[in-house]
Amino acid sequence: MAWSIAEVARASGVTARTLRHYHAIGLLVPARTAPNGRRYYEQEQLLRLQQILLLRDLGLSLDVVAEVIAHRSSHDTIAVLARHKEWLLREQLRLAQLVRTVDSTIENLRKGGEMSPEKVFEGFEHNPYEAEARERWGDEAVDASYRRIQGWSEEEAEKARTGYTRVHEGLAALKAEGTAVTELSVQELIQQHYEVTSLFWTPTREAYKGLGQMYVDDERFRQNIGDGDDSLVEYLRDAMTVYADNRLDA
Amino acid sequence: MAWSIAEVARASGVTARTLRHYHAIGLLVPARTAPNGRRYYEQEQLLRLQQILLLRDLGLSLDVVAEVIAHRSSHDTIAVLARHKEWLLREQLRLAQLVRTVDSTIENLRKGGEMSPEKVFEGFEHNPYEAEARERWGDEAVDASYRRIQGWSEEEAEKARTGYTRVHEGLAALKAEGTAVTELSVQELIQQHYEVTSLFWTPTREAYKGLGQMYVDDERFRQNIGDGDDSLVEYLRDAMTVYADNRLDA
DNA sequence: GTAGGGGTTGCCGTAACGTCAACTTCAAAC
DNA sequence: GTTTGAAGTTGACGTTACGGCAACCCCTAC
Repeated sequence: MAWSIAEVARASGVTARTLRHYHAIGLLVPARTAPNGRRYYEQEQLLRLQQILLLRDLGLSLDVVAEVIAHRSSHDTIAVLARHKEWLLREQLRLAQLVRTVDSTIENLRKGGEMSPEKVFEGFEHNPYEAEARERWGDEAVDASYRRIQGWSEEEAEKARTGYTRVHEGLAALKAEGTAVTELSVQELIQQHYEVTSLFWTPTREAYKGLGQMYVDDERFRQNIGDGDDSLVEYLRDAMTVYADNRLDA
Repeated sequence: MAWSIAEVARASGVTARTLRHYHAIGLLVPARTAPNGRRYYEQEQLLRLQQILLLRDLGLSLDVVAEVIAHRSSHDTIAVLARHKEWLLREQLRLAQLVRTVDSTIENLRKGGEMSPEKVFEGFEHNPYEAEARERWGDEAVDASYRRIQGWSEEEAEKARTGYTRVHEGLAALKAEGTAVTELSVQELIQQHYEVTSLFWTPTREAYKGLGQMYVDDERFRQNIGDGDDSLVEYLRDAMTVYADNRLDA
């Protein structure tokens, strides 16, 4: 049984335009195209569309969606999703910081009461052009590396999948034994942490230390890492700081 | 004293291309353009650029940045920022939901262990095409209305600025007196809440109830509303639910 | 014969620039 | 006087995931 484009559109909730777009970029090719150019879809394409929409709704880009579906192993899928989750958490954090900044900006304006037009931004005039120092290590680097997910080897995919978990578990054990963060055993685990992180982006020394602090500051990361134990994340941060100072380039 | 485009770029941290872009869209016009086409900026433009970058870094679109700078009153600026903050909170919430969904998807895949390619997405096959029911009331509506910020009257801007705060304070007082959420006094306040919300988007009945629940579920909203008192937000939700059921169209 | 309800293929527009390409201008160095 | 290099200019295309035209085709019911 073959479905027309409008039927598929109605059933799936996307527009016909979207289906044509997916055809154009090769993401979803119809089962057959009639001589008059009309597209007809079969069961198989419906299933594929379903997968596409699922992944798309998780926030993945169509590029990545195509990759994932092409590979088709749940292995790779998990790695990609884990990666994607990292990105979502970071993005959330960025927004949280923005909220705080907006908040303090509003406060500043309020305190100034009815400011004269010229002075609206007075609160910021005393630190002009500090833009150069704006901390940018986060988003772009991540964002750029986000697209290179394709080149992963099987080993790397495995690392991306289970890497953080193994590090966290290892750290928890060492911490329970009272091992200092400067100990080699801890630092070796952090080395692994750094390698996993490097799958996604390449942190500089300051960036890596910032990442550790971020884990501590943001409760979304904290929940994810501590698994109940709130102090593990601080242990992790301290160990990361030591690692960064000793092993990473400034 | 006049600065060349490269000097301004270096001082401000943006690229020359960005400055040309801002010129092209009329956001930042150079003090003068030499006969050979070169752009020269003066103190005034530097100050304006500073304002632009400040607002841009808060996450505002250039459209909105232009609007804000044009109006120049701290009144309007606060209204815009308050609006923007709402948007940021919503976006954050959306990402948080995505994280949860990604998480459970990963769980599903893990439980399935090494699935055969055909069955990777099996977990979702029993609810095919539920896409039609996808809850979308949030983002697009907000997103669309986001751009109509320009048409605000002075009165509306005032409402956007102080509306929520007044409602929350009023509610806190009524709640302290033990007033039931069905009481007219409470419902009148909720009416105001609804009107303020309508400045940003127009919620349907279900959307409005969803918004109330969201306030409760998400601690970022909760902190913002309760101001310490965690139960106020539940009071608000209940009152919103009553309001929605009685006054809003399904 | 025609109106209507599908379908098709272009092509432009979106936000905020990055990234060439092809060219001009200016001042210092030879 | 000329070369060279740095810095400037104006296009124009690319990015994401489509939406929204326009112009045209195909089939069926009246």
